[in-house]
Amino acid sequence: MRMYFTVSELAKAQGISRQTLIYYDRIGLFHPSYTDPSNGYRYYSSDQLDELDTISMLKAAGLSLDAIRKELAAYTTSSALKMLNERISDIDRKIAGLRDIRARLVHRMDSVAQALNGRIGQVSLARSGDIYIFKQQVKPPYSYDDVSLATKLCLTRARKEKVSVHFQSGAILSKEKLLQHRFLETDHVFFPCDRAAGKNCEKIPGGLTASILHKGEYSRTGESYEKLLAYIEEHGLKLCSPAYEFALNDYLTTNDEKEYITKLTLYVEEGSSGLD
Amino acid sequence: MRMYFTVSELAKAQGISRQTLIYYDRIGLFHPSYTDPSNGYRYYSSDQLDELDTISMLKAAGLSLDAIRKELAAYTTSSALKMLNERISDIDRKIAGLRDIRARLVHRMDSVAQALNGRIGQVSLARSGDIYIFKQQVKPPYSYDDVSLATKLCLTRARKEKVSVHFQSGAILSKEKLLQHRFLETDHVFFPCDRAAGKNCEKIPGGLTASILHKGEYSRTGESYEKLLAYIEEHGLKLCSPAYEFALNDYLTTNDEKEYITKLTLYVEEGSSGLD
DNA sequence: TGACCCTCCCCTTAGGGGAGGGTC
DNA sequence: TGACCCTCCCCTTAGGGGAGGGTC
Repeated sequence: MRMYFTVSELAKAQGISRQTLIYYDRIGLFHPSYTDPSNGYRYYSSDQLDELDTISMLKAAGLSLDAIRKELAAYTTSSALKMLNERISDIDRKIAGLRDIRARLVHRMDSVAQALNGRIGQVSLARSGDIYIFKQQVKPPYSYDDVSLATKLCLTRARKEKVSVHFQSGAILSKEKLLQHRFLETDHVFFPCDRAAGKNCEKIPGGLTASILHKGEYSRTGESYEKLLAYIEEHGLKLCSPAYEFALNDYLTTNDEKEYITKLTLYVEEGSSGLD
Repeated sequence: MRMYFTVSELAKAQGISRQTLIYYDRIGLFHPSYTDPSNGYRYYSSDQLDELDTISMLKAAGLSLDAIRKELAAYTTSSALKMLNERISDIDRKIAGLRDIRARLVHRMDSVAQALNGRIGQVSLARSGDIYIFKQQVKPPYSYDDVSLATKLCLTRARKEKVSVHFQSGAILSKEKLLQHRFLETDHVFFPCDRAAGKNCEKIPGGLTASILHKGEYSRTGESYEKLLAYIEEHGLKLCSPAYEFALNDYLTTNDEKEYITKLTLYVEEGSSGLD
């Protein structure tokens, strides 16, 4: 003595909507065991209850309805095991992807926080650890457009080479240009990345750094660079690297150029000045 | 001196498709800085390059295009920080969800593996640890339909109460019914869950168990129960629980009822038989 | 001329939300 | 009669893939 359910009854028992059952009927995934030909009413029998649970497990596992239909067409223990294995791998990939984007967002938040908490326009000395960057040459004449384009190219290359870079662009100003006070002619751009990002990334070894936070338009970093250079000279430090510029806050996290904050960093050594 | 890009040029630089740029223009997310009124050609200027990166970051963070448009309409450092925070929480929720479903799929695979590796029809004694179940009464007359319905109800209740149960149904046959050989009249169904699932779950304390793997149709578990009872009697064991039935392999992982494998478990004590 | 651009227009997932009309 | 059922039909995301026709 079988029991029969109408759409609404079954939907309620299953905890899904009527629309869903109607839709499954229409796409051929799950038909009622009997459809009254005179009025189209759907009647589901109790021995169909189990199948709906199977569908719901496969859906929870991430299969599309179409894939579920195909899977169920020839569903054996071994095909099910194979499918479960694939689902688990797929979930692992998704989790890895989410972790990755999460780390990048957190890094961005940290940068912005560092920018907001830092003292603008004041030089500070610090020991920094090794950092890793994924970099790209800028084409002459090193105009703002050239830098922008190089930044884009750097990002698309990173994507292609599967290097997960941080949401933070940077630029490198050669020692020569720096000393010539041609502060806008950065000849490389880069994106910091985790050490794990590996092979195609360049390591900048840790060391003593002199840094200043520049606030406002990028085009006026010169004013901050002057302070930085003056500080180095005053303290008898020796410049031993190009200048690294880290965009701690920029268009990625504000529309207002006056809020931009860029960290300008030079690696130095104590001792005689390297400015002459 | 600004540079201009056509759709294809910009698409290539950004590493996205032309369609995407045309679509963004159409929905008002990202317009070209100039559109030739005579032929509709789109021209993007170099100072638009940055914005596209911002859009791409927000998209990667999981915002919808509509949400991105609203976000960018008034984009300040503080609104950006707030949004990033929300995105990270959202990602955490997604990761937690994926981990949960992953654990359930792995548990299912383990069950099936256990079923396939086990020796069918042979009684084995084992010490089992504590297990946790989420359970539901079956309504009389305990027909197969009643059991199915109770199973559904149990699942929907688990979902409502946010108890993450395993993909493995089970049933409980009271000691009384067992001894009366009314093997199909299970009066409870359940789903095992992790201890973490908590409060509404019942604990079945670990102990000595006698189990048998029943292969094939569920309606014939009686044959296996007879063996199990005979074993207990022969070995002078004392029955001290109802019978627990675990569906190790069932409709969730095969279409073929002959492949079903159910583990029938009784908790026992050494000493005088409890069968009389 | 060949490569590029444009505007429709149809298509995809998994249903949600009715309107309009019949049925238990 | 009230609650329930049915069949359309339009709508949503983020574009992909053309067809048909103009443009640098």
